[in-house]
Amino acid sequence: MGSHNKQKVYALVDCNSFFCSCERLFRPEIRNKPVGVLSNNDGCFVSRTPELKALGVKMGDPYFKVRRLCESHNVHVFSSNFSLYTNISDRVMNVLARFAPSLEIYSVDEAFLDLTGMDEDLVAYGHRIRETVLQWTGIPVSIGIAPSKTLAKIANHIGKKSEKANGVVCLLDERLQDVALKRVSIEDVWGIGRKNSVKLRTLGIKTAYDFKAFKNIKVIQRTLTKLGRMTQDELRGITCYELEECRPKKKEILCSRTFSGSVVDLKSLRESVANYVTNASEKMRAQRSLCATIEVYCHSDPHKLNEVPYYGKDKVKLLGPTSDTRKIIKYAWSALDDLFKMGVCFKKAGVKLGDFSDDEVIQQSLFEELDDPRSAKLMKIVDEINRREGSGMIRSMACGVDNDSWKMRREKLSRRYVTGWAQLPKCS
DNA sequence: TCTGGGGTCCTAGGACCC
DNA sequence: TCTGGGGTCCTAGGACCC
Repeated sequence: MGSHNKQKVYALVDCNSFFCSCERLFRPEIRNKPVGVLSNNDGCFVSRTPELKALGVKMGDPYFKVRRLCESHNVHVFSSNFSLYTNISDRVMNVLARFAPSLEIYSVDEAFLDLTGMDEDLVAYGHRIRETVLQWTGIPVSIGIAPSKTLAKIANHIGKKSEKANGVVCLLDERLQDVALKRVSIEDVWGIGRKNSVKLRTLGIKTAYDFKAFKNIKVIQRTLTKLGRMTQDELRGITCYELEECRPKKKEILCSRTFSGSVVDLKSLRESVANYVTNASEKMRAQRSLCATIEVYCHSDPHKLNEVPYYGKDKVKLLGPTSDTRKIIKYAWSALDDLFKMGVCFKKAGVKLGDFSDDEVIQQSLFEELDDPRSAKLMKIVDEINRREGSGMIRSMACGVDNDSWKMRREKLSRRYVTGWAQLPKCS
């Protein structure tokens, strides 16, 4: 064993009840009150404070089912306000970047820090990170430190629950790891979802420790695939997932929405799809990609048991890659026209762009059909204007005007505290 | 009345080739 | 009558994550 094989040390920093914490920033009076944030369309809970969890409201609970409970307990409920959350997230990440030579932004509310080789008391260091983030951004975080990402997740999980830990748990010692793993049930292990935990339980595996100690690799491979084996190794302190500092380009980009009402006419369906295409292709151009396949789907309400369910899906392969919104709308619409059925109450539609190539390396001769070079220029100008003036300033007529039949519901939206001049909080 | 959205990875199985 | 086998590529579907 050479010295180059020294143990990795990762810290997972995770914002507590992130969306709720963002909403609380500008509403200090709800600091110790139950708060929840709803998914798009005000559908179900996607973020809850401990006070709301204590009332028995679960992740993913549909709002309408717990509305009475929320009202009677004065729960502060918000529609999701993603421009606010991404803005706050950027601030948190900027603070975290000061504490490690490299960090991976894993999601809007989580980051892995590489603390390998750091000559410090790591628990004290964790507390310093925590205090700084809280002081500079107002967001409370929890920190788990361990030799693998999966163990760091578990350390973090325990840090959130344990009073004594006060938000920071370090699991570098194997005996400590084992004590911790025995307290974590199998479904709470990162990478083991609902289905897989049921399978593991039939094998007698109830805790993270049971899984770590399970010897029959073939059974794990067969039931959980390669990923299950990697998770098992990670629990044993073997690093399988490295820190990914540069996020790779997306391999596909999708955009879909559930409608607030239901849509029965082709015109509205087409408008919604044109909007999703506009959104997705803007993101695609931002990462400098061109797509060669376009998928479109639309379906009825799966929750309506008295209706015959309808699912329509189609995939279009282009003769040459493109990033031209107009062209993508055209193809998406022609697919959609075939999917549309009279008499169906459509509840959701979406598009997926895929089969990406880089926009710099277009080998002319390879493709049968190439974009007019003026198209890329036009798209670039449109993107620039929309970035400056607000998205949707310039858009295709295909996106429609003043048609709300397919739009989202967002009745409990907080103000644009940080992204609109008109709604900046006032200081008195 | 009312149940989100955006991603990744892996495997099995079919098509095709020699 | 007898009807191979191995490799590769692609896709759909399922599982997971936040």
